[in-house]
Amino acid sequence: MSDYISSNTMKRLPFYLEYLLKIRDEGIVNVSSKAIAVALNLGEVQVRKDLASISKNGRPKIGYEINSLIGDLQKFLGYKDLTDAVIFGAGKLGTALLDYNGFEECGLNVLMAFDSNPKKAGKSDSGKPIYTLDELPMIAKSMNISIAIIAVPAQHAQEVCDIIVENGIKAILNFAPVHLDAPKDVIIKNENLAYSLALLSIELKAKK
Amino acid sequence: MSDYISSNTMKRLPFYLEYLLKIRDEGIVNVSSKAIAVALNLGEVQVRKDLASISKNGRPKIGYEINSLIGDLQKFLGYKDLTDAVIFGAGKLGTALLDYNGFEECGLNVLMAFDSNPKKAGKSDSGKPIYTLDELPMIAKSMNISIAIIAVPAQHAQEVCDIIVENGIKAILNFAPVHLDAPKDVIIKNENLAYSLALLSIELKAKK
DNA sequence: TGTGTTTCGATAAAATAATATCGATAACTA
DNA sequence: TAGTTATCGATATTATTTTATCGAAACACA
Repeated sequence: MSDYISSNTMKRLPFYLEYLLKIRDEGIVNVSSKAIAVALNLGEVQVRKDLASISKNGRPKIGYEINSLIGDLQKFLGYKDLTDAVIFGAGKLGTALLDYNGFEECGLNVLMAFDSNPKKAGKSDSGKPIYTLDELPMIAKSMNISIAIIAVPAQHAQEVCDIIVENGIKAILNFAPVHLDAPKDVIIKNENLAYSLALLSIELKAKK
Repeated sequence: MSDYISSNTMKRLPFYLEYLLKIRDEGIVNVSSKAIAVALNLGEVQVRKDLASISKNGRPKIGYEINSLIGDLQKFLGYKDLTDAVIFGAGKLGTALLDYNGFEECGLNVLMAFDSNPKKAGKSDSGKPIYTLDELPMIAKSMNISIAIIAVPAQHAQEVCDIIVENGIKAILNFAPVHLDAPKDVIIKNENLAYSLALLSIELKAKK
């Protein structure tokens, strides 16, 4: 167990977890770094290094004990103590995220959405509440929202970002295709769907 | 103009473009690497290196000419010749992507969706067609689909992936939270929304 | 025309990440 | 029990990415 974990390593950890869960279902109890490497298309040394940073030793000839590895991964990834998140923008993407059921197993509790349009207020398909934007200050005060997800059109993203920051939320996942300005102590992650696709298209062209 | 461009650089390029478009609207015609660096929170040397890889020289004391820089970025990012993409899965996320209007400006033409459930077939809100999955072979034969977007539940993702590969599509953007197996010549990019959020939550916890 | 300032590109250095090598250890087998 | 093999962790090497340094080019202004 080392102290610092690189962001590249962190990005790979969920894939280890997913793979381990899958093969545990198949009844496997021990797994070698080589097997993981082959399955996920990684170097086996890289796998060992990644795992060493969050879990205890594997055993020569045997490999790693799946259950404890899964436990350590879940613990590190925080898939136990839930973090609260809210969504801004109750359009297609916003409601898709609101009703997406894959967050819980990653330790995330997506609670509600906000939209500036009062007509959108009410409940989502899965029954989660949608509030108007001006209800945010009150709600933010009464509960501890850790993460904001921006799913509004680009032209309103900065505006919404400012409101989020004003209400003391310190982490933002931004789906709008614009660069957001915020104080340095606010963590912003950009998740631009169009850019991801565009990069894929560039890679594809480069390969030909 | 160098030959190889790192993927990290590629990820930054869309942000340069977005920023340049914004300040061009404000009437600016020349910009220095320093100004860009400050605006986007990057190192100015890094900005110069990134730009050098896709555009021609800036001029000392003046900086870069915005218009030609924008042109080079758009050209490199392929935002001119459109690439065709289709979506698999016409649930919330799938239809959100189908009706999302930010792809065109990134050179992507999201044409249609496929769903195994015939009840979903028809038209999306924005009028794009939704077909049943068994219509894919015919359609794939008659047109050149470059990119597939997987937006189906995790348990069906591999199955759909196999079908996509069988139909000759060589690039996949995968939104399902599973690792997909595919031949090596197929490019797969994983875009797992829950993991992105989880990473944000981990960073947040680490900061405290 | 000459001097100062800004900004560039190129090269060098430092930091980070990925990969290869190798001795050690634990299990299996004869 | 001794030898063989699979697998690990640690260390070393290589590759990649970021950051720093510095001379030169272009403009401003005396």
